[in-house]
Amino acid sequence: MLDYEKAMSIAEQKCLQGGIRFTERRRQVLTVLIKAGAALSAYEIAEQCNTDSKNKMPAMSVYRILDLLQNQNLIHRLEMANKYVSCSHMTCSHEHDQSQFLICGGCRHVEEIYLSPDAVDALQTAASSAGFSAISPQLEIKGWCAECRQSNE
Amino acid sequence: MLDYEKAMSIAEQKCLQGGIRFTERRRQVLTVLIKAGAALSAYEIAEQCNTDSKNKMPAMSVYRILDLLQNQNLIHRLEMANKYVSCSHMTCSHEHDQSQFLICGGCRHVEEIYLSPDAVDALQTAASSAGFSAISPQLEIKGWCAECRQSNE
DNA sequence: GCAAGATTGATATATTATATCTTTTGAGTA
DNA sequence: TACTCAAAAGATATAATATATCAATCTTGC
Repeated sequence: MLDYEKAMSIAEQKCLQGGIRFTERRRQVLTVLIKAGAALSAYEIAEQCNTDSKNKMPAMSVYRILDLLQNQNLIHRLEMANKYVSCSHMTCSHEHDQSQFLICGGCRHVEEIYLSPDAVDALQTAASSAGFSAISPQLEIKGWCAECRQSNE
Repeated sequence: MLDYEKAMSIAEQKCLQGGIRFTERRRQVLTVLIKAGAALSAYEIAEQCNTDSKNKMPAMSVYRILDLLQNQNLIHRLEMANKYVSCSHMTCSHEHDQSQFLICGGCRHVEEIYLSPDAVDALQTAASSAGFSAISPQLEIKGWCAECRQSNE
């Protein structure tokens, strides 16, 4: 899991640089995502916020905040799962413009992985021969995690 | 686009082999998907059926039928786009257990592509080092189609 | 023709998401 | 300090996607 303190301080910096405030609400949403260490839906995040604090977090606010955190590259939206995860590389110093996610078809557990440049190249090549380009920096791949694979046998 | 007549006859055979009927309703849904030559949402399919015929097609029936057609490998569900497409390899004689889709982030146009075994291998390798295996036969990749790329410049 | 199962109809409801308008908050400034 | 403007949050309505369930109807094999 991410170092929580470090992640929050980096998030604060990024927001500052982006010219937006790192408010209590935004802090709450990001905290839930980091501490969960898993992909959550917007409504699950709202629910968790409401468990943690007495100040009611409406789901609509969560959507707004998720949008914003995504723009700061602090979180990722998984379109395949309709869920959101904190960026596992948030605290790295190097740049990441490629993100790849493995999503377990059983438990919906998500792992953020690193794909070799060769593999990325192969994808780009296949895409361009179909007239596509500028493949999204985000790749979502369905699979089975070790646990679900085992319990399915 | 798929050869409609050929596709329908193959669909009929597949259903027969699968021990299920290729009813008028199922025929309607598959027809819409094949003739559209694009990815449609369940509700869009229902709407199209209702335009084509006076016998009202409820969206709930569409969902049921889509499930079934998917089980016969006649169509694919695109989780990333929440849409459905007819399998572009339906009329091929060889086996396809891998499907890869390019989804345009602009117009949501979908292309079904072929990924080299090397690329698939690279993905499998990256996945297994994360404890994942049995990657889904279906890969969805976001990108930009030639048209949208152009109009965005 | 009848029974059993497959198929469809109908309805309720869950889940995810966007749009819009109002109210509150906060930072900069007169 | 009080004022102003814009950012942020609240509130509400509604759209889009999807699942669950039970009843009615249609086929097929007997």
